[in-house]
Amino acid sequence: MATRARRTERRRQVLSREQIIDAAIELLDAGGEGGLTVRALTDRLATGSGAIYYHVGTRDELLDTVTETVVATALDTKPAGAPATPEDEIRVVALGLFDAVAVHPWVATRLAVQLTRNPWGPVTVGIFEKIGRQMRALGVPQAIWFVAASTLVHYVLGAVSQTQIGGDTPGVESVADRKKFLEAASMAWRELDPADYPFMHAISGQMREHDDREQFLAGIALILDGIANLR
Amino acid sequence: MATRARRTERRRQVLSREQIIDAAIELLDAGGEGGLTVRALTDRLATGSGAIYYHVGTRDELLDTVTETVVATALDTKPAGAPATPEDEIRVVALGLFDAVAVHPWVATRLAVQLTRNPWGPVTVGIFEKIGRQMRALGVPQAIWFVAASTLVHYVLGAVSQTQIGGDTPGVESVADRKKFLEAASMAWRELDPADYPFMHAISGQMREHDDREQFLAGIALILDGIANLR
DNA sequence: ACCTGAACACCGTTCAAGT
DNA sequence: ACCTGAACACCGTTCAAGT
Repeated sequence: MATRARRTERRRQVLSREQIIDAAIELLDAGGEGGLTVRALTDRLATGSGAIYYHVGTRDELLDTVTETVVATALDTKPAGAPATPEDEIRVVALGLFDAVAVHPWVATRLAVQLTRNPWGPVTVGIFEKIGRQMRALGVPQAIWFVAASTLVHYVLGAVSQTQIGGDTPGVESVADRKKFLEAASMAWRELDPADYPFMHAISGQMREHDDREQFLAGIALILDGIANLR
Repeated sequence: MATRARRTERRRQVLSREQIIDAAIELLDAGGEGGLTVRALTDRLATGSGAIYYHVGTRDELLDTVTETVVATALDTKPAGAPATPEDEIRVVALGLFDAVAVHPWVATRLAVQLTRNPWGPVTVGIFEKIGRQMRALGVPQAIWFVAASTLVHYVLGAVSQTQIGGDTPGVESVADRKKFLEAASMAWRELDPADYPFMHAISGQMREHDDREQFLAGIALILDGIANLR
């Protein structure tokens, strides 16, 4: 095996935007949002900080770019199947996001940040478009397209964020931790004063055995039902 | 006017947890999440950094505490009126959050962060409880309480975040800026390729003249309709 | 118990300089 | 055009020391 020991020579355009994005995603997957530092990036890519700024701008811009990349990939992934119903199309988009957040938990937080900081940026628009497009096929009157699509999008984003514990939740790293976490939450609700928290008390049982994915789909079904009823 | 020039003498328990929280809220209102630094806090309160940590812990913990405070206040504010229908109660909660975020825009981001980082913490539970409690009165079958309440909560949180532009959006500070921002977004959608973005293109018109609060309430009405239909 | 503030480790970002 | 890396300003947090 030839020696790999090169002196720190100048590299000429071996660093690309895509390389930086890939490295950033790896760092985020490994260490959450705190895991992405300019220094960690330059170490991993064996380059200087200036090179990062030259290619992808600010750390914050990189974070946006990287979120866009993950979301766009999730939205573009089509299941190789027969032409689906509009309901199915919506489910595909929703589950695509669900799965993307499952492998890249930091996306949940960033999605939320984007929603508030850049409410009509590419990420939000991409999701809105994919889901909203089905309104016509569903026979929803155009006057309520916006509201119907908003409901779906917000539910999906919210549910995806809340479901994917473990990404940024400190102390929750494994699936076992996750289960423990949910059981602890369920227990905590049961111990709440039923006079003050009748609802949380009542649903504490459902939390223990429920399947996330199933629950998620049930929520979508409920909204689709509601929309169907208004058309 | 007597001289205020005291030497930097020790103060004895003049600093309280509440004072720090109040000061933090002021800093956040003035400068967004970036405006809250430990140093800015110690300057404003004329104290040392250790005192902050002694009373409220970490900056991140303070951020959580402060969000809890604002949300709890919003949830506790009752309109002095007659006993309301369950639908009205839900609207009161939703609008309470809407208004709280309007005056404290940074709450939108923090609400989202809490949803992903501490999905069943006091803030989320508080909101869930207030809204979920109405499910029984609405006659919703208990089997779908969780899903029905989730839909409402996620819609409210998402809509509130996306509606309140100006809080953390750089370059958007005044109401006029906000209007310009929305018009620019609307224009941008119109310029999108209708082949790629038929939906955004179709609803771009609705964005210009719509009233946020009205739209927000329309969304809630839609979900309540959907829920009513399932009971 | 409550507070001080210097010290520490670690950030993101810039920019003159190199090729 | 692309990259380097020292330098800068500014963070959050700790902790020995004071009262």
